[in-house]
Formats: sequence, structure tokens, C-alpha cells
Amino acid sequence: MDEQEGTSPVPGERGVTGDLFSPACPTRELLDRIGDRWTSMLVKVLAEAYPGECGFAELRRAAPGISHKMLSQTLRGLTFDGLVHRRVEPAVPPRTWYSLTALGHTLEGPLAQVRAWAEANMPAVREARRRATAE
Amino acid sequence: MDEQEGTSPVPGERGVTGDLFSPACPTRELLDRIGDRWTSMLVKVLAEAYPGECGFAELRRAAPGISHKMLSQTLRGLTFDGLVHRRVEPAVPPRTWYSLTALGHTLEGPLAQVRAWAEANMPAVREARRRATAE
DNA sequence: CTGAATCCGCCGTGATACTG
DNA sequence: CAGTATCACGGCGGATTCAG
Repeated sequence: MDEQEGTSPVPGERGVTGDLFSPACPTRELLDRIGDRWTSMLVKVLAEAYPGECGFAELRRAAPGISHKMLSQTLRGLTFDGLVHRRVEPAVPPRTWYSLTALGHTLEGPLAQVRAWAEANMPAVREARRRATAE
Repeated sequence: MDEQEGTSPVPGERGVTGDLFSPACPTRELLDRIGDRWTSMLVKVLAEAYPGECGFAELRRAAPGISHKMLSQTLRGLTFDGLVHRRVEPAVPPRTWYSLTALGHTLEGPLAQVRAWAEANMPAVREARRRATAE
């Protein structure tokens, strides 16, 4: 997974693009991480196990629908960002254990807020969509 | 814009697809809306003007780097979801005013939490990335 | 069993041009 | 100035395959 993200660090190319938001709006960077399909779910799963560890297969079971590739890729990204700790157990059937770092654990708070809003208000959003579609 | 349930509803297979998350995990739906590049920023801009209105050009100025198309597209999506109200002023130079709905305004809270986390912890994330890249 | 690499389809994004 | 339509491009995500 290229960690260099979308906005090119190349200056001069286009001065009016999102480059300006890297310093002014770290929210953008955060959304690049949690805005994807799986990150927030994995953080939730790992947070519920905190400070315990989860194995690869265990995580896969906890996040039904995730592909083998995306689980590996997402965990790599989270580890790269210092949100997840990775412990390899050098056995014959290799086991790898993942856990939330302290930093990653602090993300669970805001994430829970988002979940709470979603659970409380997504029905209203769905209703608005239904009405907008109907007319 | 959405409503495309891309995951295949395989009948025979046990529910391994993402379909199960529509009811169980509204967070997924919310991220489909705020996970993109501009939604959260526009909500912030509109929230700061709440309960006032913003014109198209005004929003464009407030979100430097956004393209004409994406601003239009994002606003359409937000209106569709009942988060933004749209008022057309039938004048010769047509003006359109956007404002946050009450529902949309309630989203600003969680969003602010996310921003706060990002501003406080993204430096640590960047540092982790730097270290991970260095080694 | 973990996980990395490859091929490919889909969608988000931007540039451009056009209508009112 | 507001809004839409069209096209091209790049990256994400999934299925599959290969390595350790």
C-alpha cells in the first residue's frame, strides 16, 4: 500500500489542489486512513479486545466480508501509522498477533462518537434518501 | 451516486458478503458519505455559518482546491441525504443558497471530535510513518 | 496459516465544454 | 454564475496465485 497517499508531494505541479490542506487540515489525512472500507471496523474490533491481541484469522472472522488481501493491507497501513502493534510468533504454523497501540486506542473515542451518530441518525438519512428518490 | 450494493448476494454461501453490514453497521454507510475528500470540510464550513446560508461561489472559496464538479456533486449528495438545505433564488444571475439542516448540524459534533483527534494526534502518526519509512 | 504480488473492474476525481 | 454531461485517468478493492 503506498503510504504516500493521493495528493502528490510534488510542488509546482498544481498549486491549487488539496496540497494546501495537509498543514491546515489534518482531518484530511485522518480520513485518508479511516475513510476506507475497513479501518474503522478493525479499530473497533481491536479496541474491544484492548489491551489483548487478535490473530489474523480471528480478525477475519470478526470482520465478515473482508478479503484476505484487504485485511493484510489494512493492518499493514495501521501498523505503518503506529496505530497497531504487530507481534510475530515464529512457529511452524506462523501466527501473527495484532493489538492496538496506546495511540490507536485514543482513536476509538472519536470513532465511537461517529458510530453513535450513525446509529442514531442514519435512519433519518435513509428516510431523507427515500423521500428524495420518491419525488 | 450511491445505492449500488456492489457486493454480490450469494445465496448458497453463508453471509460472508458486506451486505450484513448495512443493518449491523450504519457506520459503514456514514463513512460512504463523510469518507470522501470534501464532505467533512463542507459540513464544517456550513456549520460555522449555521444557521446562515452560503452561496456556491462562497463555498468554493471556503474549500480551496475543490473543483466545480465536485462541489456540485458533493452538495447534491448532502442534499439528497437531508443534511443540507438548498434554496434557489430565481434571479437573472441565478443564485443558490446552501445551509445545514438540523440533522446536518448534529453531524458537526462527531465531526469536530474527529478533527480534534486529527489535529492532536496526526503529528504522532506522521512521526510513526517517518520511523517506519526510515528503517 | 500468514502475507505478498499480480490482474482487473469499478468508482472517485478533475478538465473541459455546454445549457440556462 | 449555477449546474450538468462527457471523457480520461488513477487508485481502491476483490479474486486469484505464489511464497514462506
